[in-house]
Amino acid sequence: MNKNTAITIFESLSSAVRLDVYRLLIKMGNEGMVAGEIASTLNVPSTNLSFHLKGLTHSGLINVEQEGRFQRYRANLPLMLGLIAYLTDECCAGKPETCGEFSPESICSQCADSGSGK
Amino acid sequence: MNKNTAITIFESLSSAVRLDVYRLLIKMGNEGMVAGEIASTLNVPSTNLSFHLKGLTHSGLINVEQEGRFQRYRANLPLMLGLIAYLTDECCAGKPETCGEFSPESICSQCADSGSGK
DNA sequence: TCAATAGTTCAACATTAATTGTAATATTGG
DNA sequence: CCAATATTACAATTAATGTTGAACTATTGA
Repeated sequence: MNKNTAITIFESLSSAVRLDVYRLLIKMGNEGMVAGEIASTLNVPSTNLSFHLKGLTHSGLINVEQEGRFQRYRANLPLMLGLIAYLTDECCAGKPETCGEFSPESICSQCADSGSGK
Repeated sequence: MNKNTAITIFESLSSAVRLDVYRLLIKMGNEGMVAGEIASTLNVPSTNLSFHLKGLTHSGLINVEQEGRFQRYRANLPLMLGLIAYLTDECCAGKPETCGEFSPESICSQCADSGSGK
């Protein structure tokens, strides 16, 4: 995970249509969904959906697999885990003692290691 | 957490400056940083930084506290946890058996409950 | 009160993204 | 091969965001 990847992921999820698509695909799990089903479920014109699917695919948040004349899309959950790690990687870096009340549920590995400081 | 809040958070983090600011503030923990320090650390003109700090504050990702003539900013980590929960809330909803290879590290509570399906 | 410092607001301009309809591509079944 | 279906690519319009410098507000210390 690098900065540009992270920015692309955040851009991907900063539109209502794309966020709906991503959450829908997470809900569908490994089964995924083909483009036409997504369009009719979310009531988005297919030409517009295609634009947004492209963005999500480009960021890696969703994957696509061809199935005859259909394109089946699935969420890529591991990428989200990588993003979270990227954000919290350096939490309280070098000063775990300042982390005490800061990190609420051991999202910060430094704090967890140092026993919630202060 | 609702959809609009989530979109605002993603928009907040979809610019290089704002992502840098947020990660810097996570690194600084409860100590936080005043606006001028942030500007000089990241080499961003103060007028531009102010624009981005406003966006981050509006989304709730960072908080601000006045300290004399300074404004001290801190990251709001709990909000990030809420966002993650919002995304993965409905993972594999209704069909945990489809979740098997999908959720890699029990990010999906449904899968965890059903013993990773398949 | 005055000068210095810290930040923000404003207005102009530049850049980038979203939406729509139309046309193009690709696969399937007859 | 042809017609139908699924989806994507293109181009034009509209809208939203990012950046900058200059002006403004508020606080501090002499």
